[in-house]
Amino acid sequence: MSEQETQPESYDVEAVQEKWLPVWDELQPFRADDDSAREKKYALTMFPYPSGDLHMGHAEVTALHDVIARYWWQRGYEVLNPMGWDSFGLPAENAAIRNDEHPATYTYANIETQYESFKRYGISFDWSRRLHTSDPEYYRWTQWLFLKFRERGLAYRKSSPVNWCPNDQTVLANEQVVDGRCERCGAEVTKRELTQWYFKITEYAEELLSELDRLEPTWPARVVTAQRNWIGRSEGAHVDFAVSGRDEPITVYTTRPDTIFGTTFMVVAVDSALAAELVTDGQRAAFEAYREEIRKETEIERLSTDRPKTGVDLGVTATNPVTGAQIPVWATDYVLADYGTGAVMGVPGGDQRDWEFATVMGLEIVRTTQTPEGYDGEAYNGEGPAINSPAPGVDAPLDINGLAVADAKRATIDFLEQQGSGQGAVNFRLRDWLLSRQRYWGVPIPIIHCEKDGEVAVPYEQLPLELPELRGADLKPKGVSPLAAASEWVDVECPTCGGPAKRDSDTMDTFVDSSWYFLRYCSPNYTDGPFDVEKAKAWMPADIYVGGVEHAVLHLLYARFFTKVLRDMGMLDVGEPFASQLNQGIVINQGRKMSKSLGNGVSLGEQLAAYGVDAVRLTLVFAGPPEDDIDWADMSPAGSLRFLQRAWRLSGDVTSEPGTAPEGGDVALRRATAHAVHDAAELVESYRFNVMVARVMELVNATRKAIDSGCGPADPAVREAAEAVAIMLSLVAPFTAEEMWERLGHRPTVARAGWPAVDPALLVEESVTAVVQIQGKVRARLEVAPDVSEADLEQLALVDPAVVKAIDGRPVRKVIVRAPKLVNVVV
RNA sequence: GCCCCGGUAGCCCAACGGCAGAGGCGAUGGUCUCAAACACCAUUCAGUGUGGGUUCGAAUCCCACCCGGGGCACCA
Repeated sequence: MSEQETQPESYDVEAVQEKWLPVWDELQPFRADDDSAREKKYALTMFPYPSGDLHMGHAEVTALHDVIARYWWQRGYEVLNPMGWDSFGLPAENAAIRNDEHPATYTYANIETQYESFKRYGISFDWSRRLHTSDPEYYRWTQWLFLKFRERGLAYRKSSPVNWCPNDQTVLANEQVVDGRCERCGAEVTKRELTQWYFKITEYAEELLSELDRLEPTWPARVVTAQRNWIGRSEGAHVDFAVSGRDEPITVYTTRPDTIFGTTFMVVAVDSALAAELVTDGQRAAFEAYREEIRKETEIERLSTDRPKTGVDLGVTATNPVTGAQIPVWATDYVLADYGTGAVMGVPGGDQRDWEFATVMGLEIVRTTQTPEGYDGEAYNGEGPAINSPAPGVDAPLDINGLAVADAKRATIDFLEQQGSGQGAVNFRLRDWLLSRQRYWGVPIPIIHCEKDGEVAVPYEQLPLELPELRGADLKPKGVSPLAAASEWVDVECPTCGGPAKRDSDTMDTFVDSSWYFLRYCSPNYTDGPFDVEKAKAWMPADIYVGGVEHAVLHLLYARFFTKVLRDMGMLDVGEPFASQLNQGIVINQGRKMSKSLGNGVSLGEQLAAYGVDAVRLTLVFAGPPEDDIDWADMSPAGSLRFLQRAWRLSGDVTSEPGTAPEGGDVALRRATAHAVHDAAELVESYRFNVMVARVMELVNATRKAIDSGCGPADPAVREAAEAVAIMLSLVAPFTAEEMWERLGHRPTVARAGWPAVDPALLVEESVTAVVQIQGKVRARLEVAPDVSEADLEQLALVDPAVVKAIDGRPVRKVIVRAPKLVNVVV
């Protein structure tokens, strides 16, 4: 005990955490009131998947997110800050197979663990709105939405070559194939021809793209760019090439109709139905052999751009619509079956791929754009006048020679349209969203297949269509959904004719679940629809969405699509779900991503036990700009804790009474407080939280100095400063802030104390230091009034002895005055 | 190959085109201590990746290059 007295005061981190959690539970300071008269703000953060306990990544994103949410509360807004779980998905299913149990066991146990951890971590979530996408009360409405989308023609089934993950034994959406590998497990993806459910996201391609312009100022540039690339709009033309012995022409899509005179062959995707149909009997054997060869290749081999071009002559010829020339038609794997029309006009002079193909196959090469002087490349696709269009001496119905690329394009399209052999067209890289999955732990697709009536929707009143009870070995991947084997569940009567029918046995991609959860939060217990339309209109769009950039084209694109459809259904009055967005970096260690194999993982639990919640949160927020990665090895949570103790100590030193008016207190400290509060607000609003923390540190230092060697602890300015510190700190370190607030004589909770008022007069300095430069070098400093005129400041500068000496009698050529801070004299 | 973002002190990071330093970490010295830890006080260190340009003035704007990170990449 005697030791204790000689030591500086400090608080017991553990005890303070235990002390305040039940108080906050009692006060419920972050319950969002739908009917509040305050202005509303919606703070959204990406909900987690329940795999194990929370880790450093969760700690970072929620700490950053909470700064904004708590700031809004302090500023007097009614804040909706909900949290839930994206609780369908493969890890639970794989765990269930391993442990011979039900996926729900793993899922809900982990949710409970994470819930408890979030609570201890002190994030200002409104837990009354908690949801789980695997609850029947939730997925009932996912099924409802699917059926509504289907009624609008936006959900449909088709047979098509699809991405197949041989490891997870399920199909994947395009967005889930990364570099030819399964986004989830890394296995090489193969192709399969399957009949699957799709959402018609392409119907919204144009709007999904154009609205990005409006989002650009408030969304991270990399997300906007990624979505633009993914949607991939291009302008060009469809051109028809007549084929001998076939009624229908081959239609190609090209972005360079102006190069049509250089079309010396045609290429069709080898895996397209068109190629199989066009091939002549004489070439059929060669074609089928080639096709077999290509089918054996993996996506990774196929996507490699530097391998030689291959193909096979289909034996037919087509007619170039502008030259009338007969050109050969080939099949190849470098043309994609599912982009454009699956057929391309081969222009080796203008397209490097066609150049390579023509070179390998010995096909004619004609340049149709004048190459720049000294050009020694192969195909040329830059600017320049059209040539050989037509070639000298050739008589053609169209002549575009000499036209620049843009004009030549337009002239060609005009001609083709007049002639009825083509038209201008827009194409998108975006494909429809494949949503079926051949796995168990997801939302059952509410469709019944009847031999007589075909696809029949499960009647709305029968929703939710719940999953049958399957566990352990029943869930093993077999290439078809585990649901297909649950005959009691699958075999049903057709709702239309009453005859024998089968349920669709696939489940939905879990990205469907997460495409609308932010709407459910607005009325999580609503039973008459997926969400209460009026409440969604009141809260939406989310004012901020904080989360990882890995969802740049997955979740964020799907959620935008759902929002637009729901708007068109009259259920929302916004077409974009997220007004602004913040992507946090990741937490790494020793320059590398944390991983088991590297053994450099940092346990959140251990860090919290060692330094406490506030110090860990502060460290994450203070580390740097939120978008930057944090190398935990470079961080000092111990230093954060020291700072928090220092701040807390201020609250014990204040001797004035609570409620003491700050007016009349030490002016220097009052100015420091005003500046800190003013700057902190601006910094939070521009997501520069690390700088905001630095401002608070500055104020703590200034207050310490004032107490020890300045105006002393009784000065009202000291109380004002300490209270401002507590309130600002409440955004980052809620436990410490609460403890300070109590020691300052206030009742909980500091989280709702309100942002400190700033007297604008205190932000105006009495005098400022003006710098006088000669030739850009500082030669003198002057104390001047902040509103000094330019002329006065120039006069003051030019008579200053140091300036006079520096000028040394040389003629002054020019004087630049930036009142009140700077004068630069040029001699 | 193309497109973004970044490069400031030993380290993490600040700096409306205007004195290169707000804050933190570390290090060193001091106060306190028998000594140490803690705490407090003080000090230390770069001319902003490289080379040009614009400007009275450039870390900041422009060009080229180097390094690091990310995205896209047979989409016709």
